[in-house]
Amino acid sequence: MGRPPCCDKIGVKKGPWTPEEDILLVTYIQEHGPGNWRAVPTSTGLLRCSKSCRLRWTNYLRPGIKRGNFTDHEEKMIIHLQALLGNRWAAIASYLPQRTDNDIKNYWNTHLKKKLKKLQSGSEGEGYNRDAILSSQATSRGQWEKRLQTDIHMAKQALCEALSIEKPEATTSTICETKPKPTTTQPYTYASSTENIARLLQGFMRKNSPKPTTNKHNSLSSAASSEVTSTTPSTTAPHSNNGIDLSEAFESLFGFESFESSNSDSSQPMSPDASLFQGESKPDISAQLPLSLLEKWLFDEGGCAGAVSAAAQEHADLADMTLDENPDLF
DNA sequence: AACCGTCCCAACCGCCTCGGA
DNA sequence: CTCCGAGGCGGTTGGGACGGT
Repeated sequence: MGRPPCCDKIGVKKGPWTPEEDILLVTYIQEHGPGNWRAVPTSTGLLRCSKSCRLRWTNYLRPGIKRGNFTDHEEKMIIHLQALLGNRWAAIASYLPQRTDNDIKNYWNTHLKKKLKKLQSGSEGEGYNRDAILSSQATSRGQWEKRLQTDIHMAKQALCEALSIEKPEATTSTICETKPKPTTTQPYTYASSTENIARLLQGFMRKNSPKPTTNKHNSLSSAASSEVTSTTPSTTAPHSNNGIDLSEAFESLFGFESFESSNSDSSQPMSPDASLFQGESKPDISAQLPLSLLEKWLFDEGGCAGAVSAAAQEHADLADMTLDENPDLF
């Protein structure tokens, strides 16, 4: 049995979020900043539990999130970090600031696990350099472990830095998720968040209009189109054929410019505002030394490829090794 | 066109940690 | 020091999308 679910209360809505709910949530966070999630449902009138609001924000609405289209670079990064850190998705996500832990987890479970399995079973990898992987097997374990230890140490430092909440340099972009700035601060810039929602709305509109090309990643769940009967004030727009109005209203509400280009193109650079938000919950350590070093190693053909198979195979051992033999590491 | 199986991902669940009272 | 609640995290799942027959 255990503890009753936090969202077990009557009247708490579950399931896919509607655009109206998203707007409510974003509007609230725009005013108050992320954090104090418990207050969100009561303050916004959302019939959602605080947890659901937090998840929606962190996994979907948060500025600077890139969705879908994992690049080869990201893919390798995930593979190596998974080998290095195990299923600590949040830690892994901290190295990929534009990705959420949920996204990475999903991608791992649906794509990378299979891919690695395939590779290990000897079949040709899609897009992977098998030679490199095979050659990696020649890499001596001792060498690999030695390297790994060094890199774990660097990773640890990076994580420590990242997790030690506020670095001086972060002051310009800081929106501390756990402890929002005092109310003296100016309203948050919100462009990139609105971009996120705009994408949702676009998908939503597409979905409700005579079926153009679908973009799975940006579309809303169908529930959004069917179950919205609520009479949410101001931002509410009936779905039937005035999605554009909704979009325009949204646009004017937040004053963002164009979201046409902000689809899930992985190579697309984030907007300045998005980058501003990077430090919000995931420190952008990619700009810092430890990551670049780690990356250098990760993507160094020899060591990198070595890491893939060796790490995959030795993962459990390594985990033990690093924890047992290096208790000071973590 | 209809049905069926598989894939994928958003969201939920439950446990854990941490901080405040 | 203990208790309790909020937030964080990883595992899991429900259901829509998609492809094959």
